[in-house]
Amino acid sequence: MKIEAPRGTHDVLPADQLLRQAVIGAGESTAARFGYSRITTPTFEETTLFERTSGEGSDVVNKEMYTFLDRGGRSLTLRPEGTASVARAYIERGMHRLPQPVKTFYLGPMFRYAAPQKGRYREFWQIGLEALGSDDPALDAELMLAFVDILTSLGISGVRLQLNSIGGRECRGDYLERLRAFLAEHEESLDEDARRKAARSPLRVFDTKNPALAEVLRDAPKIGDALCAACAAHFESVRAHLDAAGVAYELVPELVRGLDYYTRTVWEFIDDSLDAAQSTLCAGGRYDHLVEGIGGPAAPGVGWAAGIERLELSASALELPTGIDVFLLLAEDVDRPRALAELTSLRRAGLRCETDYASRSMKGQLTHANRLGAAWRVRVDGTGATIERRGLAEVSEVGVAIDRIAERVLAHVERTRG
RNA sequence: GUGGCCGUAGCUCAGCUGGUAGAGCCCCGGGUUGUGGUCCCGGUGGUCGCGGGUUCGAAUCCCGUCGGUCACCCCA
Repeated sequence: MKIEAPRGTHDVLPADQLLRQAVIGAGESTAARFGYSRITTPTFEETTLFERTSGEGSDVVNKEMYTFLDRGGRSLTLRPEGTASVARAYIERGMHRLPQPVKTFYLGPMFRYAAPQKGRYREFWQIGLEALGSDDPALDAELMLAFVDILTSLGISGVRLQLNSIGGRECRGDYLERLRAFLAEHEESLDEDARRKAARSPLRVFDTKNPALAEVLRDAPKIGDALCAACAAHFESVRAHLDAAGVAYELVPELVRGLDYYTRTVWEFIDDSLDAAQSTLCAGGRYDHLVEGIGGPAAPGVGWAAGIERLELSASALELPTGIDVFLLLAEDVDRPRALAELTSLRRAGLRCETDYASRSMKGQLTHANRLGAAWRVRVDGTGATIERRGLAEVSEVGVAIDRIAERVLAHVERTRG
């Protein structure tokens, strides 16, 4: 029986790592410049953490979590998202006593048991930025700007920003009653899915692709029209910061979130060049009651998460640096240990060096050197070494003694750098 | 979880209505060449996803299962 990677998982092969490093590097660079420090939390947590924060009516909790009992009988869950862990650590490690806001980012694998598709895996990587301990609307905007910054450095264009405010506790209560009334009134027009949502989490009724239903919902009360003065002012300020930064966005009154902890600002970055079902590159929002919801102090927060694999798909046109510095070709009659000692010297000097480990013919070694994009070739036979530079017809030096190879190569590299 | 399509060498695929597997690319060697590339020749490599069934005989038909992909759902 052939052993295969579990359903929905994938290997990131050596050839894929350059792109992955580019995406991760862009995220780390942006985080550093925007003042977000990395936090690493466990890949699994007590199950109740996610049940409380995501909401017991959410799909993530109901059918997508990898939950198991450990040998001590504890119910643990492989994290389906990163925000809950950050909030938990914020409380447990006393970060609410640090100067606020605390700005962190995380990077690592997440786990959701859902039907796998392209750009959608059961184990997938996310990068996320979170700012806890401040309700400043400038932070909401800053977080969106940070993601724009990542897109820019990865050469990704044509991404749309959708924006909405779903209000806070104060304004949402009244609104939800009106929405429920509307939904009850139009119950015969709702599909099965919408009825289920109406009972549990009415706001999410708007998250539909059913055109008939969308038509009905056009007349439904919108949360954006029901914001209290404070929430409206907050949203106004978020938009002012985005406008001043020159970031375009679409106001989408139907935009809601699948997790219960969100309040006020919510947004998504969408890349239409990806397949429709997986076009969301990044989703975020404010969660002003999440921390106190799991037993912490009253601490508002805001943040986003982006899928690394989807960013890789969007950034696949990115030109990546390739090539090594030196390839050492050896004829059969050379003293291999002595020649390889020279290679080690070059590596210690900081050059990326390779040689043949497959007993290739001289022609085969040349092919391999070319394949690796070697800038310099050092060919060694019984009479000494020849140093050649890629793309040049004439050799750079002939008759180099074996134990002077490193010295001479470094001299040539140094000379051509100027 | 539901439905459609798909699953043959590392990769992309061909193999019509059943008779014990092929091509191109890649990889390795040789020749040619301004010792790379190009071009020519040769070679390595597959129990046809897995299991069962029908049959004298199945990659080819049937069932199941696993996996991929797309849509729904949900989301990153």
